[in-house]
Amino acid sequence: MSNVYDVLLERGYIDQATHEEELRELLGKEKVTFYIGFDPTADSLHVGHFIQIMVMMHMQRHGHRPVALLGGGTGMVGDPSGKTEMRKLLTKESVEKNIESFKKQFSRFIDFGPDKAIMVNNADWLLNLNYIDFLREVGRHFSINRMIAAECYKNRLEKGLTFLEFNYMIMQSYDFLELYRRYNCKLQMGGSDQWSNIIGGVELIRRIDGGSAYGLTFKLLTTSEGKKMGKTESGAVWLDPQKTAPYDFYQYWRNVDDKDVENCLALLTFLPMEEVKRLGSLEGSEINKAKEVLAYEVTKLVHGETEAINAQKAAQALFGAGKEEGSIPTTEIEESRIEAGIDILTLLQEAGLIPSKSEGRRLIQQGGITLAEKKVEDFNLVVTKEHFTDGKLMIRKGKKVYHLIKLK
RNA sequence: GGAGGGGUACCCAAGUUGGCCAAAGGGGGCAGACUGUAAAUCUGUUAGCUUACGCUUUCACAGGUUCGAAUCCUGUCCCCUCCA
Repeated sequence: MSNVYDVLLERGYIDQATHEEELRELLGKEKVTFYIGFDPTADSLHVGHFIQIMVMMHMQRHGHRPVALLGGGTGMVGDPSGKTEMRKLLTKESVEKNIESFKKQFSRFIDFGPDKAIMVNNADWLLNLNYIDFLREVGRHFSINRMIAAECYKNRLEKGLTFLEFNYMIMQSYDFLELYRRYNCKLQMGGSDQWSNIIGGVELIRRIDGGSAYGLTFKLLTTSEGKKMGKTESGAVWLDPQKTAPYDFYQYWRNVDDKDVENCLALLTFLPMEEVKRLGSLEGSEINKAKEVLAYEVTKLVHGETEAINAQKAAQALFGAGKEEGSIPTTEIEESRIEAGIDILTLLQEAGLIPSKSEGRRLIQQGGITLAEKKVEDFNLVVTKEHFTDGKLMIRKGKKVYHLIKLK
């Protein structure tokens, strides 16, 4: 079997590694236990996490053992790395709630069978630490001078950094030590913004236990212009289908910039690299095919094949010539309400297409709303049963936001 | 604890001799044109309610002065810098 290090390198995941040669050798000769930490900052994972999960999957497929570390303890503090401002402190309840959601989502991607992978929560060891003991055992190995020189704090040193957050790095380093001791976990991976935190752990293990540990970071998922991907106007692109519908998820990837297609295919799908390169080199409108493949494959990984097919059918029907409907975002309306007539603005609002009626008026005035392929001219329009065909009405907002209204 | 600076719409940021401020400008978003469900570009738009005249809430928070306050006064909270 090929060395997973080479695979990760070829697909473009790797940003920095602590000991490239040694690490590559290690991964080639033994089953390595490694970990990636996830702080429960929200009630669902998002695509930024997904790239980390992809790496875990690659590693597991190559016989290594992932540890998914949930940050029930570190989440109580909040990582300042690369942030410009302090995050809002999460309540204990929301941390716990978020942890539960993360757990469920992980199980979709990683096989947590016996000896296959481990899921742990650092609250188990962080929450009950004794302050003085901790300072004496762990704190003495950290140099403030070095810490404040770290790139990830640069912003915060200008804008202000609290002692609370400053401890984050030490906690994360301690996590690594703990996992090293418990599970012989020798490798920590994470996004490139985690570099300082990771080295902290590698050095701590060397200093306290004299052990050798490794660190590896991945490139963050960014566009060719360096902007973070996975963000939309309405927030992050979530893995939870309740928060980001599979159709919308599909559309997000269907609409990536031409220049980002190849990179996304390499990072977010398991397609062989020859295929990734072939698709990435398509020119002009041909590249739309590559985008379809990308959208389909990523949706399949995250939501399963059925949802991926439905989303693809829906997209093809709406944008192409197809007839199938698939899974377009839908709102159901009581038939009696339509019989009485319902004004277009209210309807749009209930479908979640507009945040306010003012916005709706604006949209209609600018010609942005289409009902069953007929442009709406007047925002006083009352929608009645006549607008429906077979109990359905297709609303289009702008060029590519479709929403179906169904009678019930 | 002392001295100074600051908190303005999604973000950055003007505005502080009181009315012309729902608040410049930029970014971002949304929509229109172009197109390939791309990018770039151009145009419009971007607090809420209203067909509209207009009305309501908004410039950290709570009060006050005034015919009228983002702008003046008082108190409170928060942030930054320097000093201790």
